[in-house]
Amino acid sequence: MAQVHFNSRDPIYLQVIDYFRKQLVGDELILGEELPSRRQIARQLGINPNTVQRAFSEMEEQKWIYTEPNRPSRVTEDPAMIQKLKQEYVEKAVKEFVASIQTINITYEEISELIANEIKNQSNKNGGTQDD
Amino acid sequence: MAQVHFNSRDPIYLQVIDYFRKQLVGDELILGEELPSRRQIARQLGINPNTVQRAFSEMEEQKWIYTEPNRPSRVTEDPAMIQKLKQEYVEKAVKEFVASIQTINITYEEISELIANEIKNQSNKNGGTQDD
DNA sequence: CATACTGTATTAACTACTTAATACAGATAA
DNA sequence: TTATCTGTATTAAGTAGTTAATACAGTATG
Repeated sequence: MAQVHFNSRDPIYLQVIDYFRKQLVGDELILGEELPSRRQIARQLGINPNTVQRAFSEMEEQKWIYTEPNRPSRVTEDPAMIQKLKQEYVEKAVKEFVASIQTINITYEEISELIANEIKNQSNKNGGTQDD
Repeated sequence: MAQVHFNSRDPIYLQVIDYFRKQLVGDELILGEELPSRRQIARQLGINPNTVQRAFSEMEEQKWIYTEPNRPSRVTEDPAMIQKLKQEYVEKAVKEFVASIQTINITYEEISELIANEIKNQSNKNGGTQDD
């Protein structure tokens, strides 16, 4: 589990959910993979185990994960679930982005260039090491 | 002042600020234009005048607006201020968007198409009442 | 068995935000 | 003048949401 830099504005449990959402849509988790326990994650992130539990509850409700009684939670084994998550993720990003830029007077060409540049920038920041 | 649909997650005063930000970057406010009073806005939005005041305080601090003693606030008269606001607005949108899509495995071409489609969709929603 | 780990439920405490009640100084207009 | 509008400041109370403390039941391992 990598560093997670929490912002102070959004609830932590939502940021934890977002963290796992990214892992899921980024294919960084294997279907059926056993997840660390709530307490373990809490220790590593420096937050309360209940906050992790809150996040896990919602993820379980969304069927991202499943839990057998008194056993560590596991990632869903349904590939369609992940696919749906990816689709929703992209749709939301595109929708919000377009809504944003349509507020101001800017051409599609200008936007395309800004995006292309930003992709270069962010790629450079990673130095080509996409993995953790 | 149009309808503003507040979400229950974010503080109202921040949503009020965002509302004015959009108006500013969208050139919907004229430089130096007189704004409605805090009490008036509060009545129309169904919120407390102090909440509006909170928003206005921050906007004044950011120099989006200015206020002479005991007079209604006015939109900044500095075009560079608006320009800067627009730039920050676009930069933030692009940055967040690229960060989002880089999470998942998707090509630049696919993204471009999704954006183009979404622009069409959102334009249709406006019924073509967009400027030329 | 004992120990240390799971997940879960309940309840309390805390925090940020909002609301509210006032008050005051100055502007504006009848 | 008076009445009503501005913005601003202070203080207190209320509220919702988040986080935290704690306890309990079951599992795994020795």
